[in-house]
Amino acid sequence: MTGPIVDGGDPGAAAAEERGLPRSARGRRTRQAVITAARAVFERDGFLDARISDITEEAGVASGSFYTYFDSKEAVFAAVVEEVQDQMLHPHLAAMDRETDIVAAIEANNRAYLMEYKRNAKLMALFEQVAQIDDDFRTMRRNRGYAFAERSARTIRRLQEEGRADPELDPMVAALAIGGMVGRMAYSVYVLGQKVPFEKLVQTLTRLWVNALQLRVDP
Amino acid sequence: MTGPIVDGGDPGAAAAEERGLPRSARGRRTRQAVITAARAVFERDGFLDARISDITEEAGVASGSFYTYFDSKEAVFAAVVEEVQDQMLHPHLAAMDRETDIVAAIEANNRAYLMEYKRNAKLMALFEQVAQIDDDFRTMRRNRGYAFAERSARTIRRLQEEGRADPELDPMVAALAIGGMVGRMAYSVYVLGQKVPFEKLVQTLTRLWVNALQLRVDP
Amino acid sequence: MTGPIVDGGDPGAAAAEERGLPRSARGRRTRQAVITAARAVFERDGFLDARISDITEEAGVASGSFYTYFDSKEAVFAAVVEEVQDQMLHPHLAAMDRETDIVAAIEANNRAYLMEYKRNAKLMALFEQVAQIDDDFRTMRRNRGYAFAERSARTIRRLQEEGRADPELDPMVAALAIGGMVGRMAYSVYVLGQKVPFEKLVQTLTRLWVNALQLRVDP
Amino acid sequence: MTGPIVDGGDPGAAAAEERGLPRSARGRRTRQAVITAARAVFERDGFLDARISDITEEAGVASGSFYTYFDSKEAVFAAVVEEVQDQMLHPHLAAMDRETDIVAAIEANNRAYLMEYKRNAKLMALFEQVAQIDDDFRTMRRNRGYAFAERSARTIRRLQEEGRADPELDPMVAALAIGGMVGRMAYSVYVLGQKVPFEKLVQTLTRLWVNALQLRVDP
DNA sequence: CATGAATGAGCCTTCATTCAT
DNA sequence: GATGAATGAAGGCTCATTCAT
Repeated sequence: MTGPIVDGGDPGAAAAEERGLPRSARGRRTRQAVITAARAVFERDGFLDARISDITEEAGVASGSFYTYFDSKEAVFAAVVEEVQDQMLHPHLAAMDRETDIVAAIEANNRAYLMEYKRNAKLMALFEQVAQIDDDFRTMRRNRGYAFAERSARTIRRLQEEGRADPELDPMVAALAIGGMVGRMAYSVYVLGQKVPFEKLVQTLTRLWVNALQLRVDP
Repeated sequence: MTGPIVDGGDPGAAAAEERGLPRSARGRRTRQAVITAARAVFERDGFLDARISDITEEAGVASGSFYTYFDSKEAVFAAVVEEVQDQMLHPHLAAMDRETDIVAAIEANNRAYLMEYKRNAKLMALFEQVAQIDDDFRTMRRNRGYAFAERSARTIRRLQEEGRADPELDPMVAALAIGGMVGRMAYSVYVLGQKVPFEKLVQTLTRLWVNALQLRVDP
Repeated sequence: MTGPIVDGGDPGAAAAEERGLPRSARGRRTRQAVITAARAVFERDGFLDARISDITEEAGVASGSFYTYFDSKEAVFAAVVEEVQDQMLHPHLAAMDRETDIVAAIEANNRAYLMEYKRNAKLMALFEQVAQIDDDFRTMRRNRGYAFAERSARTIRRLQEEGRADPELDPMVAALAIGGMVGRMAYSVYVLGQKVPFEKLVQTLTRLWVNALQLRVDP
Repeated sequence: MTGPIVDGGDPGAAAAEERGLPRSARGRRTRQAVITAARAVFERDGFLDARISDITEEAGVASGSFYTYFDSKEAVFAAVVEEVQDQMLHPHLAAMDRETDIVAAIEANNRAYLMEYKRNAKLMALFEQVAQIDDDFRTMRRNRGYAFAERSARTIRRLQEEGRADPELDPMVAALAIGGMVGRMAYSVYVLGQKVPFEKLVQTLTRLWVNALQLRVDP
């Protein structure tokens, strides 16, 4: 194990990890092929069981070419992550104005999140694995999770001030807990294979969420 | 990676995995030393980074002696798990009679769970890691989780029938979700290091839990 | 390139470089076989062209066994050096009392040195090569050379005081220079293959030496 | 390792080793840039640790361009050597007529030699290293050394005939030995770092030299 | 049973050299 | 000619597993 997978707090600067971006178009193509292959191999075999040679074989390049662009398996993984940033999902409570139908908003939120999660289940499983293996990725992920939780917490606080949410709750802890609940259910169902129909999942999580915060639709 | 870590659904039969229990007292002592050392090394270095030789060194036995008792790293891990079965915690809703103060029961439940989790944080981190690495352990753990969830689900169903819990909720999905919420918060706080004071954690989770199920203390 | 070949100033402590001395007799035998093989391979192929696998093959052991005893090629080399310490020759002027026939003593000295050098020519060539490749060995060797030169310098100083040697000469510089002259001639003849008959070599060097210091047999 | 570095006895024909001299001005410039860079890198990192890519990087050209002009690292080294032929120093006794003040001539000789050696210490260290690594360069160097020694030997013989030098000495062996003495001292001081002030070095070596040959200023 | 050395498969990594653009 | 990416042979090193003592 070598360098950090990602720069903890600054997801955009992951490039520092790599051996230099290609100058030629051909180089860009090869680098991309390696990243794409890496993702496929990681999703197929897991991070641990993926060998560099599997990746280069999948990419159709010589084994040495890997090192033209990356220092280590961690480094390609970072590049893969950079590509799928947006798919590093975190359930959260969007900001909302007074007119929004909160319940509908939460349901829409959950539906979108779960749909994406399901669609990217392999990737999600990969993230879960790497978070248990690589400290840097774990940290990056945790930081992102906190950022999302903070946004949710702000919304909760506002709802409390408006008398529309249980005032006894600590907003940040509640946000983390509820986000965690949704996230883990997605994992249980779409990674571990717990059988729950999609709609029932959406409905139940939404209801639990609304209940948990004691949300009132209108002030 | 070789044999399965545990026999999925039957936690008691894990011994089948090992090379036969020692008959002599000396043998029993050596085997025990290896297991104890394995736990220490796993907690210290993680499952992945632990080498067989680290374990035997920690145990103060020759490296070859390992194979007198175990086939693989997975096999010792199974033995470690067998020893700490009771510490494979799962948050759940205990069965309760009509007279029980539900809120107090849930709070006591959470408090006990979180305390144990905190006390065994290293072990919990280990379990989390191995679950991402070894399919058999993952399955075993999932099965245990389901078993606990089923118990909770039964309680929820009864509370619904008694009009003391939100009748709209699917009991099993709700049980899984709420259990997941508590479990993941414990992980966030005691493994990832998210700073939340113990009491606030207990109170918030309990309240979220009570709210989520819309529990009413008395029918 | 990894660790230092030898501990610069303390030639006896080279063992620190190795991975642990064998506890069993068998281990000692294997370690010895590796060292012996290493010497043979080094003398045959040179340090640079010697592969670890050549050494283990020559020793008749598995490639991995090398690492049971040594960390690197440098480390075995250090072990080889330790074994042949005494053969790290340095020409020098032995201490001598007033009665000694100085010229005869120098001749005997040179004869012995050149004989040993010739006998160990392959080893000498190896030392010469490694000194150009490895800083630590180079330093160790230089230090030994200085130590020998200092002894010679002391003798020269005494001879000067007794009026038996050119008083104009700086004893240490002269010692280094004359030692270097003899050492390099040995190298030229027995490593580079410059053709000079043994006796002529002994006689000429002795005479040059005696002349250079303007030695007088009797005070 | 591939082709010979130099053509043993014929230092002028080294060009044969290269891929053909460039005709265009651009080509000539590139080739020169590579040679200059190679020298810098060799002096900085040593021959062994210098990678082709280090050289091209230093030269500011593409790695592939190297092979337009040279076949191998040995080949550029040969080109570097060709450029600094004159700096392949060898201490020697210049031819001299009867009127020359021999001692003054030797001193001037030594001074010039040591000055140049000091100025080119990095290059000298490089030569010393490569001589231990590459047979062809070693041979070339030895041949040059012999040629210089032969010249010195001729002078010694004449001095012997004139009764101005020790008639007992074999001229060639003496020439080699004394040349070696001076050469090695220069190495000790300016490469290995043995601390000797420049003037003391010149004086001591000159005196040793004069003594060794038993030179008499006037017949 | 215990010991600890021996084994060798397996994967990583470097870098000289080639070659398409 | 110049470029710089692609290639793959070559060797290093680790460590799970075996086995003679």
